[in-house]
Amino acid sequence: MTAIKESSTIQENKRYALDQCPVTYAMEKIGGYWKPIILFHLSSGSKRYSELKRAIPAVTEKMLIQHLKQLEADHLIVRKSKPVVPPFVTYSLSASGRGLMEAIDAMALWAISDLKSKGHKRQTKRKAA
Amino acid sequence: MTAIKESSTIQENKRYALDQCPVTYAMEKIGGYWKPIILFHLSSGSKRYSELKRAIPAVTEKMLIQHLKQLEADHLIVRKSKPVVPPFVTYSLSASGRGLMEAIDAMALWAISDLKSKGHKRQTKRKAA
DNA sequence: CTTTGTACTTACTTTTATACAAGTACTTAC
DNA sequence: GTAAGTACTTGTATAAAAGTAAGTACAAAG
Repeated sequence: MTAIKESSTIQENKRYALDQCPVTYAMEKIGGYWKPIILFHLSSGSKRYSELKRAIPAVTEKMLIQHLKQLEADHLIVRKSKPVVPPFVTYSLSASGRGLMEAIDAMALWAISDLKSKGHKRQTKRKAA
Repeated sequence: MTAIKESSTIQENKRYALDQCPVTYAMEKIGGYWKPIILFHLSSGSKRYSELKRAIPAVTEKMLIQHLKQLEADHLIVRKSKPVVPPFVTYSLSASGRGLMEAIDAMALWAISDLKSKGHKRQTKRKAA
């Protein structure tokens, strides 16, 4: 699952940042291109692995699984598998994951208003056109 | 400022994620080990470059400047310089940056409660010890 | 008896992010 | 005249993150 080197300065600095700043802690858990998107898809209910794969066609299986495993290890999502063939595995948000969604929503709201205000600025510029 | 390759799959995916997900947009702006910490230090008022450097001793000058420049380019902070020698440069949060701080605070709150609930679980485990 | 589908895993390459180290221009203090 | 302080810049190395491609086990469908 992408090996990391325990003894690098970058890891030390991560620990430093983690101590200084809970935001870094939160971003560790939702950092990665696909994690917010996965979380979004799960926010509307539990999904099978193959459903997620089809819902996000641009992601490779490796990345999808890797992020799902990380989210599970961080207790943001819950994996349930039925011991049948073919396998039947579903993923859903945990209580902690639902809690994070509120913070994520706040970020989304900021992003939308930021994009909007940029748009206005562009419009203001060409008022005489 | 760390060259990126316009034509890579990873850049295409970033664009895809940006379209799908405003959260990715927000995380682009606060991603990077030091950005949340810089923002935190500026949240208590404007600071000189050298003050920031002293406040965050673990960061290298290259990273500090790079992040400051990116934050400035994203209009989250404002740079003001007096044309004197030695130079006198201060950084402060912009209106947009202050708006983001609310979302960042929500993440911090989640992180703190997440850490707390982990602590409780660990305590519950050793109730008979 | 080959193909399809499920949910993964593994090995390898490319791209991006960060760290390390040194240099710049200018001036005041010593 | 050299050392220190300001706010940077540049080059290179290393680590981490993401992508590419292929393989696994099992069963049902054709």
